[in-house]
Amino acid sequence: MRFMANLKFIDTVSREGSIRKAADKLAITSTALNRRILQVEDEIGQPLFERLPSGVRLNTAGEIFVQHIRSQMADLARVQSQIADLSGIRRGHVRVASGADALRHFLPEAVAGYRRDHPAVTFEMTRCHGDAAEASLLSHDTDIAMSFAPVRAAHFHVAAAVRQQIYCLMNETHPLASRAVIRLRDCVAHPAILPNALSGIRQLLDTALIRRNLELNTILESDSFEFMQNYLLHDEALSFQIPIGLAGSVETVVDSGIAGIVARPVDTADVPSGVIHIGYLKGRVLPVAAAKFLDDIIHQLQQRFPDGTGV
Amino acid sequence: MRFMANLKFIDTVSREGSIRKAADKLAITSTALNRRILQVEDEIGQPLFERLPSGVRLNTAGEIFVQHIRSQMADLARVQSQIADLSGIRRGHVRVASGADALRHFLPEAVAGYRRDHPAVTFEMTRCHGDAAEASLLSHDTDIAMSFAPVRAAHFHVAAAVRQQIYCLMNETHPLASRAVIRLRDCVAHPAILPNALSGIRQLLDTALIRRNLELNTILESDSFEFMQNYLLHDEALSFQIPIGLAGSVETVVDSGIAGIVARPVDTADVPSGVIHIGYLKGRVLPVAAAKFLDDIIHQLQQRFPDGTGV
DNA sequence: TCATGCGATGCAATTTTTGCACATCGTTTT
DNA sequence: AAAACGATGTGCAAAAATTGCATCGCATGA
Repeated sequence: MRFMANLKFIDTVSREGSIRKAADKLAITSTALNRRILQVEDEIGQPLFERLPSGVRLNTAGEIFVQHIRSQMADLARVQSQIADLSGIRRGHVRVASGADALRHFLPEAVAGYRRDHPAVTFEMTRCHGDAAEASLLSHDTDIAMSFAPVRAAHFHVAAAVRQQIYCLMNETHPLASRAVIRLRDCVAHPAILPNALSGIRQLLDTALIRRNLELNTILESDSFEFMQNYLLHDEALSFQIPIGLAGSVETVVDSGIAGIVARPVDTADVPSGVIHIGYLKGRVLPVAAAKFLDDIIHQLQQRFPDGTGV
Repeated sequence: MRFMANLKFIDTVSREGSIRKAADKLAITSTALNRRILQVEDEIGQPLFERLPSGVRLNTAGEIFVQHIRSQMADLARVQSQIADLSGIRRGHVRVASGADALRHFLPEAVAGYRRDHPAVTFEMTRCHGDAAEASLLSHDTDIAMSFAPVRAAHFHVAAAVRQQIYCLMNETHPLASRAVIRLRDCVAHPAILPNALSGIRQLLDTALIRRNLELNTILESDSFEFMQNYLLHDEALSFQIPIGLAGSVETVVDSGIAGIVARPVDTADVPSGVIHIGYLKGRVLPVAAAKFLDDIIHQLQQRFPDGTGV
C-alpha cells in the first residue's frame, strides 16, 4: 500500500516513541524515516511531534492527526474487505479484545465455527481487563470488544448485552456441592480463590460482601481461571465464574467442564448478575468479516443465554 | 499534500470519466496518471475502472473505493482545520449548497458577518435545486446544504428546520396590494409569474392549485427570482416568494426589498407553509469552520423566524 | 474503410528518495 | 567536570522511482 506508506510511518513512530526504533521496525533507515516525517509536517504546515532528548512524542496537532490516520487505516481495511467480498470469497482480519472468561471456551468455538465457513478470514484475539478494551478500540487496535466489566459508553457502541449470573465452583466432594443454590454467607466458612481485582466477577463479589458486611477467607488470587479451576482439584476450596467461562450448556446446575469440578449458582439475592457487553467503536463501520463475526457471536449468545438482556 | 496525491488523482479520473481529461486538469501527462492508477489498482488487488472506448468508468469496487477516498479527503480537511484552529486563527473553507431563495439576502449577510470575525475562512456557495443538494453532500462536494424542498433523510442530517409561509409579491399599485392577506382564488384573475418546476415554492403552489381545482394565469416561468421581481416593476402581475428570500425583517405585511414592490402573505389555509431544512451529510464530522458557520446561521434563522420549527 | 480518440507500454531523461557519514544537542555516567 | 551515549537533523553521492515522448492496439463513428 504505497499510498498509505507515509501515514503508516507516522503511526508507527507515534507508537514507538522514537524515530530510530520505528525505522528498525519498518526496515528502513532512520534518516529516510526522519525526512518523510519532516515532509509530512511541512505539508500539514505544523509540527506533529515534540522532539525530546529521549525520542519524539505527539503534540496536540499530532494527536488529532494520528487519530485521523488510524481511523483512515481502519476504514481502508473495511473497504478492502468489502471489495474482496465482491469476488465471492470472504477475506479479512478480525481483531477481538475480550476478558479471560469468554476466551476459554466460547470464543474458541465461535472462531472455529466461523472459520469453517470462511477459511480466508484470520483472527487476532487479545485478552484484556476492563478499561483496556475501550482503549484498544479507541486506538483502532481491535475491531470488537467483549467485556464483563461495566462499560463507560463514551466511545463504545453496545451491539449486545448478556446477563451473567455468578457461579460457585468446587470439587464434587465439597460439602456445598449438594446444594442447588449457594448463599454467600455459606461461603465464608470455606477457603476461597478469587479472580484479581480487575475482574468484573471480583468487583461484583466485593460490593456484595461489603454490603452484607461479610468477608471471604481468601487464600489465593489469580488472573488465570485455568489455574484456579485446576487448584480446586487438590484442595477443598471455592472459586467463582460466570456461565460463559464454563463449557457446555447452562442449566441451573452445571458441570464445570473439568471432571470432578461442579458449578452451582450463587443466589442472585446475594450477588447480582453482571452483564457482558459486546460492541465496537462508536461511529465505526466494521469490515464485513468483523461485522459478520459480530452477528454470529451475538446470535450464539442469544441461543446460549436466551434470558440475557437483548441488544 | 503529497501523501494524498494518488487518491486525489483517482477521484479526479472518476469525475472526469477519462484519464486524459483528468491528466489535463491535474497538469500531468496522461501516461503518468495512467501508471499511477494501474499501480493503485495493483495494490488494491482489483481493477477499479472499466476501460471503455470512450474513457473509463468506475466498477463496483471502484465505487466503494472512491466513496472511501472522498470521505477521507473531507475528513482530512476537518483535521487540517482543527489543527489550524489550535494556532488561534480560524482557517478553513466552507462549501454551501442552497436554493436560490436563501442566496439572495440571507446567506450573503451571514457569510459577510462570519468573515468579519474570521477573515481567514473562505466560502464556496453553490446554487442548486432540491435533489442536487443531497447528491452534492453525498459526493462530498459541499459541507452544508440548505433546501426548501422536502428532504429525503437517507443521507441528510437535519441540523435545523424553519417553517416558511408563501408570500405574494406585486407592484404597490396592484389592486391586491391593499389586502393584508391574499387568498389563492383572488390570484387567478391576475397574470402570475412562477418559479420553475424544481422550486419548492412552485411545488407547494401546484399541489394547492390542484387540490382546489384552480388554475393560475401563468405568463412567465423562471428560475431567477431577481428577474421575476424586477419584472413586477413593469407589469401588473403577481409573483411568489418565501420570507428568507426577502430583505429585512418579516412582519405580517413586508416590504419586498425592492422599491415599489410589496409582499403580502398568502393565506396558509390556501397554501400550506413549507420548511427550509439545513443540514449536512449523515455521519460526517464537519470541519470547525463549517460547524461554526452552521451554528451561526441556525442561530440567525431562529432569531429571524422564531416561530419556525426548531432543530 | 479510414480517421479519431481512448488506454497501455518501451525506453531514456529527470526527479525523488535513500543511505552513509557526520553535526548538534541534551542527558547520563564516570 | 568531562566524556560517553543516544537522540534528531543535514550534505552529498548512489539508487530507485516517476515522468514524458513516441508508439501500439483497439473500438467506435463518420
